[in-house]
Amino acid sequence: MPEKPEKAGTETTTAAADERPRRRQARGERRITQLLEAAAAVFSTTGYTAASTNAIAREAGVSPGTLYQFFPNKEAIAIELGSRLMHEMRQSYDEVLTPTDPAVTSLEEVITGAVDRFIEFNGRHPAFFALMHGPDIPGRIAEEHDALHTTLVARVETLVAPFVPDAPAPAVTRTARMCVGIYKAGLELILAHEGAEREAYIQELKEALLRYLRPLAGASCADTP
Amino acid sequence: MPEKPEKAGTETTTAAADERPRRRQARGERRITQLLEAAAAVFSTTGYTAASTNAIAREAGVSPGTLYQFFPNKEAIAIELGSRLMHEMRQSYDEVLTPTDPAVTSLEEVITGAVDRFIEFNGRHPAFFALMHGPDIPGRIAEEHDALHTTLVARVETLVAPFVPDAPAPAVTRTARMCVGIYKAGLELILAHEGAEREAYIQELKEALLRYLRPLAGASCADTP
DNA sequence: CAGAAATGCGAGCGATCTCTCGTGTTTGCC
DNA sequence: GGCAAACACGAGAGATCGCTCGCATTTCTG
Repeated sequence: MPEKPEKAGTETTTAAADERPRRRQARGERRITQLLEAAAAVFSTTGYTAASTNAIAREAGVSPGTLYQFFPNKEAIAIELGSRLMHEMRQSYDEVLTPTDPAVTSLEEVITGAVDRFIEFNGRHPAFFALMHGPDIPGRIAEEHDALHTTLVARVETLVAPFVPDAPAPAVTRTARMCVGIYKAGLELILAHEGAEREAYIQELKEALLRYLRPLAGASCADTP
Repeated sequence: MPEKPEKAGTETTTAAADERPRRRQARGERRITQLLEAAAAVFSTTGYTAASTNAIAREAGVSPGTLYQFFPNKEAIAIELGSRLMHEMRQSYDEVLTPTDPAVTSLEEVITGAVDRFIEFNGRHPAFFALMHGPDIPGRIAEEHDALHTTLVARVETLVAPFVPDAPAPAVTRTARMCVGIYKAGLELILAHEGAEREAYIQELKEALLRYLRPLAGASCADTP
């Protein structure tokens, strides 16, 4: 949430330089989520840079001035949206993406579960893909965006690590980054197709990840049942 | 090249609707390549949408008006640049990326050669990556851009096909698309690092492609020397 | 209920960008 | 040399966009 009240307390004269404590009313909170939903819709269809703040306000059914009552600038909208998506993804994760014991859960199961979850998440929040995949995103956001990406990689690292117990940390990071990259590439293909073809690409992505990771697990050849 | 003379011939009154045959002088041709080089520099640093035509003209050391003497609009610059890069890539290809006989050239060699070539090409022409990877590219270019991408996929198909003789065509296409996707993902990682780390990512990309493709070749397990 | 603060509006400012136009200069051709 | 076309310039028209400001309305608080 952008600038919470903070319960300013003994802030007599202060001149806090930047933020006056703004007491949001219930109506304001509603407007914020409403604006973020509109922003998500616009971002996912036009991308970040091409999305105009006026268009976001129009999509939300409010005036441009109202938008700027809640967000200091266009960047802040994307950052806050990314933050909320990240938060939601984390809890959409934790059910499936917690580190597992290789003896209990096979690599194949882990990949299938993770990929299915990610795809479903991206289906529900197309804006996430737009923000992650955005090379059109100007400087300042990149930091927040990197935090997003870094968190993602870290998650994949913890997922992959149990399967490669005898690998140095940098190698695990490289592997995790590569996995995320392969996933993004696969997702792009998946989103570009529909129906049976889409299912085929989903399967193809899982296969690609499986073949990429399996040799690391030390398991040699005997794997097919 | 944008609108060649065409040697208009018996074009009396015509009203050709769009293009008057423009006789380029040697100076004009030089300006065009000069402008395209400037555009490549600007595109690769700022991306397409963020690149202003004035900035391209300034980079080329000419006035904005001069730029529009040779290109009808900003899109045309990107399209022509993409076309020339594609052309150059094709001939940078053909030495290494012609279909090979699996009995003579191993999959590993093919992958190593192709990846090395692609990386070197992207190093010489950073704008290519910017144009290919551009989700910020507005509608009309997408078509030309798709042609670029499609050609690339077709090339990879012919490369992969000899190694999977017993696969239906759609499956080969999916595999080729996935390869291109994996390559783009790997390239992004490679470009984000330097020195030894970069080399490690190059190796990682080759490994990823190799592991992805090897199982298709029917070769089971005995491959390590 | 009264005052303050939060919310809401929308015209429009200033900056930027694409592209045009009138004019002047250079080049090719007879 | 002389003419027409190609080339070059740069101010600025026209449009868009991010964002502001003055003012009206709603909500909260004492």
